[in-house]
Amino acid sequence: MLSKKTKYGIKALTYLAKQENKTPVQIATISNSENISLKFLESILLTLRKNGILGSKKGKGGGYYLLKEPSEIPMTSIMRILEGPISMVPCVSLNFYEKCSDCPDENACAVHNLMLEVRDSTLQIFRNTSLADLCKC
Amino acid sequence: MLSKKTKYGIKALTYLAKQENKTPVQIATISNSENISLKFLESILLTLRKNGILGSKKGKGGGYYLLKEPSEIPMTSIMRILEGPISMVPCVSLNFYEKCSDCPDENACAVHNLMLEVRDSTLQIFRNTSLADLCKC
DNA sequence: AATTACCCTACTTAATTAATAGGGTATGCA
DNA sequence: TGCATACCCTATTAATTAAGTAGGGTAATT
Repeated sequence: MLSKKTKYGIKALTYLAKQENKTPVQIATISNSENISLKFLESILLTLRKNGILGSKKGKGGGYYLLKEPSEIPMTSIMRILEGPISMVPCVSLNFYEKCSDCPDENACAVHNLMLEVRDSTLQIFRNTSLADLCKC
Repeated sequence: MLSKKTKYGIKALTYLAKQENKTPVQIATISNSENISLKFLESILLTLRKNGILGSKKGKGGGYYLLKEPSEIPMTSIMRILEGPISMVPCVSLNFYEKCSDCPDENACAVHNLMLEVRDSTLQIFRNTSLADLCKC
């Protein structure tokens, strides 16, 4: 299941991507518009800033803004930052690989091979979708 | 993330599907062979029996066995029984649909539409994969 | 009748999620 | 300089779920 953190994060990013100009948007503005708990959203945006997706400006007139063009931000980045691994099992993860403690042979594991297929198809979607595509809804 | 419950369940089903004859297999046998906690596996197999995937026989020489041919058991069934919804958000689920509490308009929701795509591609894999396919590894 | 092996309920521990609370700090403007 | 704005950071908490563990009950077979 997708966490609320990721869901809210995507909604906030979409909100920012829809802004015409690139002036910073306050957390409270996004929070109100998207029905997201302010404090929770604060921590999500902070994570996105620390991971190079957002920039921020303090003081009056401050807020958050996108560092890149929406079309230059793939969903793979956003998902990995907010949700973590894209794969359903660590043993098929590209960025978060871990060996299974049970399971002597990965290549002979039915679960492994099935989940590899699922990861590939999901990854293809996320790679081919940018933040700009999400705004077309 | 895939739960251990589902992972173990798939492994156990694969084990049963690989049996030449259809004589019941004891829980302990599967537990030893696949490195699964016996008591945990017990509850998983019970779930599969209650959902029409497995049959069981009590007493000496008893155990669990598949009720259908492996090729007749699609991964969609197994996943829904063990893991629950295939989709990452309830609002795109076919069998476990729930409306989002935030989100006034589903069709205008970026998360919704993205996750719809992901669900479709995942579903396609699960629909086209049967237990028999898993045994080919 | 005894053994085998499934059946069922309840409990526990750990981890994660989704917040909530409360204050700290940098920035810009008057 | 000083004040308001708005980001920054840490800690705590309640609820839920995952992953087992414990212990006994019951049905079927030999």
